[in-house]
Amino acid sequence: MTEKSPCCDITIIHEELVEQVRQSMPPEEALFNLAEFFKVFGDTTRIRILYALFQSEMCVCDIAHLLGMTQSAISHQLRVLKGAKLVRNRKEGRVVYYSLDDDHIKAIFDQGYQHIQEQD
Amino acid sequence: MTEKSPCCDITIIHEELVEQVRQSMPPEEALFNLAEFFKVFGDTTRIRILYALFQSEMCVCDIAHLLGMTQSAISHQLRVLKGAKLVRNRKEGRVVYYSLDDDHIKAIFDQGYQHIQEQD
DNA sequence: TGAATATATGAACAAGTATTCATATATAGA
DNA sequence: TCTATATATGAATACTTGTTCATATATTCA
Repeated sequence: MTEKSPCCDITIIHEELVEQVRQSMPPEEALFNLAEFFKVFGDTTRIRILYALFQSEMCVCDIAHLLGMTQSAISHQLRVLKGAKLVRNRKEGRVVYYSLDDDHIKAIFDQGYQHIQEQD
Repeated sequence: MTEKSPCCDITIIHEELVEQVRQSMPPEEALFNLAEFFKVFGDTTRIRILYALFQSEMCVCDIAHLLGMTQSAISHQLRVLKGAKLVRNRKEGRVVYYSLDDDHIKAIFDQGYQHIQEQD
């Protein structure tokens, strides 16, 4: 298993292993999409918006006030969240209400939270 | 519940609701840490590394070859993953073997995957 | 129709980040 | 000790991205 040979610039250390792992890798596109998906969670503003929406649907103004940010900033981020199919909206006159559109969000958050708390 | 009043520049639409949600929000630091945690998953290279390590521990060279990237690029990313406590390493001579250091990773990935596949 | 306002959006800017390149460190073997 | 090599790392660069600012759109109400 561990056939050592010149490495890094030309050859491989564990050639069989690499080939074996290569074949078990999901398609590039799937991994790319997965990274794009998690990228959406990788921003404090968006995390805060999602946590707010755990409690209740809210309009853009409400969220902006809650987070102490401009309406524009929130609107831009809601666009990202909607693009990722994490929130949906509902229009009532001039007011647009946003709410969660995914059952996995809470589960994903909880997993992340657990990881963080397991560290000293 | 829906007391409408001038909005956005000065006042709030649903003042009670906002106050209520505000009190249920986790502390800022926790949300920040959570975003930082997910940020680590938000990169294709790191996702690919983690998927590779699902199969087996691997040395830096192996990973670089597997992904068709330079040793330096992989090393930099492994540093990020280690900083997030997602991988650990073990040294054997000159060779450093990396492996997963977290049980939640697979669960988190699966949740993300499910979300993505539920979209047409 | 005209004024007020809730939201959306394009462009610009600043801040963050992934990769590359050059090089340093550390270990094995001669 | 000297060479080879596996990995780490700092600096520079190119690219991405979050926010702001100005403005457009859409809807309500007079």
